[in-house]
Amino acid sequence: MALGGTARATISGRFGREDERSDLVARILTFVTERRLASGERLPSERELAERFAVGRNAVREAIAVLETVRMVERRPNSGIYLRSVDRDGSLDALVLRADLGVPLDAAEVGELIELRRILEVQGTELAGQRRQADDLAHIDAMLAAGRTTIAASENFAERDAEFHLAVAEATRNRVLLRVVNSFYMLSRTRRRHYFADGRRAPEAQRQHEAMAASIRAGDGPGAAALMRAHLQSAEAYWHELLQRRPPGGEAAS
Amino acid sequence: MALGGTARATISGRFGREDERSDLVARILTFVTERRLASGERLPSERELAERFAVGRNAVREAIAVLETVRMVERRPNSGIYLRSVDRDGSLDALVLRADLGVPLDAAEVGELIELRRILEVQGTELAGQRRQADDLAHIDAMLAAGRTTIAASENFAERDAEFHLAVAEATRNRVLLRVVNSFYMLSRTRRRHYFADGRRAPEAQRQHEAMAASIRAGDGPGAAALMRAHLQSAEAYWHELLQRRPPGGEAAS
DNA sequence: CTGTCAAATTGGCCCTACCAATCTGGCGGG
DNA sequence: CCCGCCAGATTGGTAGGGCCAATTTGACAG
Repeated sequence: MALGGTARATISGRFGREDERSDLVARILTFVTERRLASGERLPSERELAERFAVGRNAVREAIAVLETVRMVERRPNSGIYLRSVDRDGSLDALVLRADLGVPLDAAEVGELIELRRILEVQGTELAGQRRQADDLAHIDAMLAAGRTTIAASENFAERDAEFHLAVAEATRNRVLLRVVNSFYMLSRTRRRHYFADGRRAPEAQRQHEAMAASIRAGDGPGAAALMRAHLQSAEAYWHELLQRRPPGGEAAS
Repeated sequence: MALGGTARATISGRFGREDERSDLVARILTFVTERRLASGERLPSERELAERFAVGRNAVREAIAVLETVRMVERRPNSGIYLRSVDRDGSLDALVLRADLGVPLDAAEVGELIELRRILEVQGTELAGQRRQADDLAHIDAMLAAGRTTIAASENFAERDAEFHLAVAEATRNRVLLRVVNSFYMLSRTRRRHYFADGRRAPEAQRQHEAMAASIRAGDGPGAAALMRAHLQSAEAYWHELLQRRPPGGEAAS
């Protein structure tokens, strides 16, 4: 659990002073939200930020560089650092970054992520059924086998679940789609672990995975897609109930 | 053409030595590809990279930080900088970064991007038809008006096209989807400009945009989605012909 | 052959210094 | 009183030196 580098003990991040990692990014993000800075507004200068957070200017510059590559801020030479419009400009990685830093997505974002995931994975599974090659099938089978092992050992199924879905996404032979789906699973890692904390969910998911794999192997794209849709709906129902809200937009899912 | 910072004359990037911007990222990327470094392999140390590219170590650290946030490399303290598996780990922003640096997507990636775009935008347009609010419609209308103005002035329609599609994506009320679609348009900005260099394409696109907007306004999600599908197919046909290849996987699009 | 310890290497970080461009404010001319 | 110009302060961009902790390496001693 220590090699991923993502599992951080500092969940609430209140007493964090023993490690002082590169949470500078997180601290700057917190600063922005606390100050209620809006799009277009200017952040303190690098020198000010360095002083405020008691770090060197280099560290600040690295943190800003990170925030810049996820399009949350914009550096204007000889002027300052400006906040970009959050939803319009922000990249998917901005969410991944936040999640990695321990800031969970809010309920609305989770709902939107689930909806997007359904769109991409259902369509992706259909493509996988049409295009899967021998090595894709072997990879999927390996992931299924790993799932069985994990269930037998009563370990958390979350990673196995993600790996299976990624294997399917890989079988689409669409690497751009794979990148997006991969980000989804980075975004929902923690939530997924909670979901599978209930040991009864893993066997059910595994059964559905096996059925999907069979359809994909048979080259039945639409069939596999239908199974994926049903598979995702069970998870979606759980989340919508837990979040006590409806899917984005207000009306019920089909 | 100079304010976006994305248009770089260094297309083939052979003789680039006159500006020396923050292309350090690009130079490191070039170095990696030239050396044929594979996943898991170690890059030279920061000090070596600094010396090799005749820059300070700070600059190298910032460039590596950028590459790390798009998940292309991994920094292991007291050990080195390692290349991550390109397709599995890489984020969509890694592609955006490359595009911004002037390295165009290869033909296969363009095809995959088009396919993904079709999936997301067709489904997204259906959602937009169901959920659009008054301000969404106003925004869409504003983009349509801007399109007419651009056409009347015989300017390049590329940005107008992107803005309309983004306005539709915004009407889905799914901000996560919006982020992904936004990345798509950042990825294809240059290609889009080339596409609309032929002045005959803009009026056709505008007509289709207007029809789509009407369906969205009427709340006809499926109808709008069908129009979007047809709209995208005309562009797709162009690209597939230009790239002289088939969509990902080998078989024809439906 | 094995265990141990010191030196080299590496990323993480701080600090100072300089540059070019921009912004600001005040002074002087009209 | 207003306008224009110019010097100083500010800001991001960058080089370069230095220290630390952890790891790796390799030589030396047992």
